[in-house]
Amino acid sequence: MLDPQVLRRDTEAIAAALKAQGYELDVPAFASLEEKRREIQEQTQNLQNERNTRSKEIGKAKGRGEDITELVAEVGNLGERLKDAEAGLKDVQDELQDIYVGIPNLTHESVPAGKDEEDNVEVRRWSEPRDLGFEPRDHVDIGEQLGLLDFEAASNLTGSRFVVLKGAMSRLHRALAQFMLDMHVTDHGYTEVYVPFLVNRNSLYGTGQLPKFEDDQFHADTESDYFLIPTAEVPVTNLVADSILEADELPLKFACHSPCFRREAGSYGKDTRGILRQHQFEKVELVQIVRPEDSYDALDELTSHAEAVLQRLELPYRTVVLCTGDIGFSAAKTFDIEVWVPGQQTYREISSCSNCEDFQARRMQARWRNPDASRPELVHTLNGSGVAVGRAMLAVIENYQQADGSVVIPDALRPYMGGTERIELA
RNA sequence: GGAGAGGUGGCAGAGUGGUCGAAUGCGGCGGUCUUGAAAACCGUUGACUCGAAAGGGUCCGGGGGUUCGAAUCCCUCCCUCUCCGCCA
Repeated sequence: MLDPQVLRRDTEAIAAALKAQGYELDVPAFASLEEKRREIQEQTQNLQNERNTRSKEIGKAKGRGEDITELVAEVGNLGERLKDAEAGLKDVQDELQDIYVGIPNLTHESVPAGKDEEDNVEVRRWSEPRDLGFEPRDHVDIGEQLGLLDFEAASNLTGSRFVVLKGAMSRLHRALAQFMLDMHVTDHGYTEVYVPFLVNRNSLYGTGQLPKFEDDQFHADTESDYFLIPTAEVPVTNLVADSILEADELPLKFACHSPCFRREAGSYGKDTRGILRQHQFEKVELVQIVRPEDSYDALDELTSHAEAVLQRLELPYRTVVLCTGDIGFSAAKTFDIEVWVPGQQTYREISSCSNCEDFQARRMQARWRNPDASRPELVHTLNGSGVAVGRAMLAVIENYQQADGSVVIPDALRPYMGGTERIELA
């Protein structure tokens, strides 16, 4: 959520900035609603003031043993009028709230303007795609030939966009997750956390998925009103919801391995082949809670932590900064890391690292005690995949494929694979 | 699943209809004392919000109700703890 005070004060300027990002704010409607709110709020508070004053008088009179019937009669229907005023105020506030929670974050000045992913800007590239010396196949062909990747079994069990992994492939998947998690904890200073994979509405509201993106979520159809997490960002970032952190507690750095569940509504027919876009996938997520002045350094650091995973796996990648038209709802700036996918002869997203500044913090009321400020201030929150496990497996399979259909295990993963050096046809 | 207890400020914990945004302690901050520190003592110390300001208003788990007036009474939901049962 944007700062309501700033939005009220600089409505025109912010509306213009939002428009450049593709969001239309109805300025006259917003302004008149705010004006209405102010009026009703003033009236309501005056009534409240009167009630408080008169009730105190009655209390005092009663304490002195005086007759209070006349004083009580004077109050008349104040209570009713106050109730009406409060109800009216609540209506306007709800209406305003609906507007506020639907407005996306403002992007950082360094974010390039653009319409869609075509306008994202590459900022760096690491390593070169290998020359395999033969026509690369994609992971579906390789995995199915090895008998270790089974989409048909998954569609029988559930439906489309799921997969069953077997044997060494299943272990490779697990090895990747363990490898990444260990790396972030041991080398990068993150604290490992294990969290619920079902969350309530409030948590999804805090990170910005609700109310606007409810259709993208899997809702557990029970009386408890829970949702399957679309990313560990939701439970992990919400660890600091409704809290006031001491200055010396920051930065907080959390790493979390979790499954993620996405409806993929609106992506019909997109990436239907293979494991690129599944309803269920795993991810090692990185979350940082930092002081506002540190958040852009933290974004660079967090992004480098995700990149380090690909470097250790020796997978070629490039890093792009998302343009204003492609960036997510809650982010002020996002770097996507795209790994080389030989089967498609292109780079595909494997990690997305964002600085949300105070957008999520305001929604979830996550604050810290700035010693230089008189009051608690909002923290900045960051998150990034470090990295998506299934896509990393896809990249390993395709980049390390051999002419004979086997797959060589990257050195970094061998300790996690019981020393296995190669996955081959049994 | 059954029975009971309880949710109050950063923490602990009083407060059962009125001068209570809330005693007291701890913690924090400032000071006195000290070479310095500790101890002791004194003072101070919740969050949010409207407003240019003066000054208002809101908040005692969430929501609703009773009342001139609710932390306190009623309803409802959520959560925590204890005991029993069941269970990976």
